[in-house]
Amino acid sequence: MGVKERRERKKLETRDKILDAARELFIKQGYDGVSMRELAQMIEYSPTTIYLHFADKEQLFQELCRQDFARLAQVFQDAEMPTDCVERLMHIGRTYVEFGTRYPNHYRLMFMTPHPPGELNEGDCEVKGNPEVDAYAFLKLTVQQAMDAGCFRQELKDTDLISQTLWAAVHGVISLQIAKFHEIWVDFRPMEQRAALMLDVTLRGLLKEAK
Amino acid sequence: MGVKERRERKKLETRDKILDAARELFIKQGYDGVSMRELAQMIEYSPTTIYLHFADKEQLFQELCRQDFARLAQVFQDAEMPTDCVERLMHIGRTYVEFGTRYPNHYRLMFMTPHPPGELNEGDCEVKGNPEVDAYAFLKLTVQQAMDAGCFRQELKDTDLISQTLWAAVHGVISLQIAKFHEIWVDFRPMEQRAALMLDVTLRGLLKEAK
DNA sequence: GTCTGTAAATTAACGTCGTTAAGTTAACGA
DNA sequence: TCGTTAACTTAACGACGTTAATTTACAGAC
Repeated sequence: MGVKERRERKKLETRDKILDAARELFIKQGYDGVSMRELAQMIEYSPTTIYLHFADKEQLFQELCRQDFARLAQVFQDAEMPTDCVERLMHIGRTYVEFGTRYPNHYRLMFMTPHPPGELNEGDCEVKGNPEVDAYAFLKLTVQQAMDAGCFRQELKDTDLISQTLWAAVHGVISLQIAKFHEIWVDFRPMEQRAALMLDVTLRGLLKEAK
Repeated sequence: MGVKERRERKKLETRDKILDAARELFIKQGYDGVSMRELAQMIEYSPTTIYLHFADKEQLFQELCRQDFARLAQVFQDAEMPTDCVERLMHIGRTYVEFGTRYPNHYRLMFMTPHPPGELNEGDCEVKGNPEVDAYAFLKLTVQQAMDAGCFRQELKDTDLISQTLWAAVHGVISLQIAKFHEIWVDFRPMEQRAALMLDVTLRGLLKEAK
C-alpha cells in the first residue's frame, strides 16, 4: 500500500517546488514585489494550485523565511565558536549582521514587518527555546554562559533583558541600513563601521571592566 | 486682484483637510490599512480629488509623516535640555523612544519601510542639517557638544558615526517592539526596561570612564 | 446678463492583485 | 467498468491605486 506515501511525497515535492520558486523571486523582488500569479507562472501551475499547499500569501513566505532562518541558527552551530565569551558574542553579532545584509528581503519580512497576533505555526513549539534552530535561544544561551563566567557587571542579572538589548542593537544597525540606505539627508557611514562600533560599544557597556 | 490668493488659500485648505483625515485614519489603521477610497469618503470628496493635491498615496503619507516628525525636532527644541551632556543624550533617546511608541504607524512608514531612491521633496534641502526641524541634525549637534566637552573616549572622533550608532541603538529597541511585540517565541521584557538598558549600555560604552 | 476660459471636482473605467467557488481531469481500488 | 477522491484549472469576485474623459462652478470681459 505504498500509494498514499507516493502521493504524499509527490505533494511535498510540489510544495518544495513552490517554495524554491518563491525564494528565487522573493530574494530579487521582496514580498510586495512578487505576485501569486507570477509565482504560479514560474512553476507552470495555475495560481489556485498554490492555495492547495499554503493558506495564503503571507503563510507561504513566512514558511520560506522560517526555513531560511533556521539555517542561520545552523550557521551558529557549525561555525567554530571562539572560547572567550565576549569574542563569542561578537561573533554571533557579526554573523547575524552578515545574514541580514545578505538576505534583506527575508530580514524585512521577518523582523521589520508586524504580523497579526498569529497563532503559532505547526512546528513552532519544538523550535522555541531549542538553540539548534532558534537563533534567539542560542544568543540567550551564550549570554547565560558569559554571565556564569562573571563577564557582566554585577547589576546585570536578567539574561533575557541582556539578550534582547544585544539583539536590538544589531537589529538597529541592520534595519536602518535596509530601510534608510538610499536616504540623502544623512551621510551614512559604511555598514561595517556602524556594526563594529555598535558591538564594541554595547559589549563595553555590559562588561565588568574595560579591557 | 485677491482672487488668485483666495483660490490658493482654498486649495491649501482642502489639502490640509485631506492631510488631517489621512492622519486620523493612518494612526488607527496604518499605511496599508487605509484606502484612498475610504479616505475620500471621510472628507466627502471623490477619490480622484486627492490626486489633485498629491501625486500618489505614498507621497501623501510621506508628507504627513514629514510634518509630524518635524514636531519631534520641535519637541527637542522646546523641552528644557539638561546641561550635562550625557543627560542630554539620554533625554534625546527617551524622547525619541516615546515618540516612536506613541506613533508606531508613523514610525513604521518613516524608518522601517524602504522607499524608492526618491528624489528629495521640495523643502527637504532647507530641512537637512537644520537642527530646528531635522532630528538627526539635532542629535549630531549634541554629540558634537559632548565630544567637545571631552566626554567620549579618545579614539572616537567621528560624530556622524557616533550619532548613527546611538540612533541605531534606540531604533533597534523601537522597531523590534513595533514589529515583534506580539511574538510568542521570545519573552519580551517591558519596553521601558529595554530602552533604559540600551541607553545605559551604549552611553557607558562611548564615554571615557564609568561614572 | 451673456459668453468664455479656467480651475475644481466627478464619473466611469482600467489594470492588477489576493483569493475562492465551481468545474474538470486523472488515477486508483473495488 | 464504475465510483471515489485527490490534483489541478477556469472563471470570476471584490478591493485596490490610479487615470482619461467629462462635468460643474465661477471670475472676468463685453
